Amino acid sequence: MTASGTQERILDAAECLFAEHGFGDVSVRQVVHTAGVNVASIHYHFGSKEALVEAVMSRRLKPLNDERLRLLDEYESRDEGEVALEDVLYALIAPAVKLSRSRKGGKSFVRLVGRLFAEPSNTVLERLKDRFEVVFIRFHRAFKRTLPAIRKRDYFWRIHFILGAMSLTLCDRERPAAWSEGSCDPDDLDEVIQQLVAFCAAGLRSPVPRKKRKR
Amino acid sequence: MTASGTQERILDAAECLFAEHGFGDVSVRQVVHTAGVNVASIHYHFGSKEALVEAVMSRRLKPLNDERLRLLDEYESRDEGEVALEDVLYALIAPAVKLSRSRKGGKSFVRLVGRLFAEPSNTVLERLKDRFEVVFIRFHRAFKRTLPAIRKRDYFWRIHFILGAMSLTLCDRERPAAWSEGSCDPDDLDEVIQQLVAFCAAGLRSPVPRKKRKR
DNA sequence: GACTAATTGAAACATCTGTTTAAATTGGAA
DNA sequence: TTCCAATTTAAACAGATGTTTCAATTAGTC
Repeated sequence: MTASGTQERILDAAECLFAEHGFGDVSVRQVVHTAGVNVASIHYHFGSKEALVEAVMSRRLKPLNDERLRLLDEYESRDEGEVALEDVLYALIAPAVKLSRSRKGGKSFVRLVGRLFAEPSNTVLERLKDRFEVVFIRFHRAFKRTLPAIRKRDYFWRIHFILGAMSLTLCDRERPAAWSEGSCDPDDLDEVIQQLVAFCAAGLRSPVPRKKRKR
Repeated sequence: MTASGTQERILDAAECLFAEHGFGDVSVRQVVHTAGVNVASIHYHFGSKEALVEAVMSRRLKPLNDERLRLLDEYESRDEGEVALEDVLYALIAPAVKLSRSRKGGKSFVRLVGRLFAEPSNTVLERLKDRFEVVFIRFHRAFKRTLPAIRKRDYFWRIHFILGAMSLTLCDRERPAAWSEGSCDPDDLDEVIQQLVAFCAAGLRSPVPRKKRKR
């Protein structure tokens, strides 16, 4: 039996459309049309539109997070636990940014991940939470080791800011190039990664903000 | 003639619902229902759903950006042009964060702004672009003055990361508190502002990333 | 080739979508 | 009170939505 290309063609089309227009603004009919399959296929293969959304995310999420953990493992075994902050950030950031240049819908998927984080009340994110949790716990340990003196509250605020910077960068390729009149090149992925890593490392290392100043 | 509360009740309901579920996932019928008005009211008062979305944003965007510019003016006149980087960031960030605790839907609106920036292909953002542009140009000048040596490309990448950190922080109040098991208090706005300003200042000041390392 | 299960197809399901109509109601000005 | 415009109402519009049905087709196994 060909577990025929139908499923993948639906996933590819959905991934692309969702990334471009958001989850709620894409109908199953648009998906089946650009996939070139029948309307019923979605419910036959996935059960519902919501399940399709989840399937779209799941397909690439595992490889992405596996690569992150693989890099982290590599650095930790190489440096015997004394991994540089920049390397931890690199392991977190680079796989996502690099996925965005992969041939197949990687570009779309990566924008979807950004979208996922920016849409708080998203049921999809809830369902994928477990998949992220494992990764973040591993990275938390790695970060804590490179920043032993940091206060818990400072650490988590800054991780949140890092996720925000990552999300928008994955979501929106074009804005930096547009604002800078071409000085920023969204296709130079090594540059994007370098910039993100340097920015986040500086933010994580910054001294504790002094007591609230009244304004 | 009562330019009756109807318009404002629609705006309030729409603001709240859009913030919670996104633009595309909220129907005009949900809006009129929670606003307690008739279906036709939206088209009578605003013309279309899209015009309503724009009206929701416009209502609070001008006061927000006015306050940003007012703060920047205040600091520039006080310090005779030698404004500290932290103060420029404060003028950009604090009004948005503070709006998020105002009684009326400010909280919702501020999440909407975050959403706006995270949804790239958004026609609404296109229409509101002018309103943002004036503000950003003013802030660009102020930033450049505090960072005279920065490369154009570094500057715009970092501004992009700052917008990302801001967006997610405005969008999602709860995540830092949840991840940190309560160490981060999303209601302590002075703390949020301090954290964001310190993080972004460190990121902006960080040394130029060294030449690409091959991995 | 015949049987069976997996897959696809066209059509219809009820419900929801944004929008419009036209009649009813309101409230201030004359 | 009369009048007129501004506003609100209920009903309907055409089309899109996610989903289901069931017959037609496909493909692998005996």
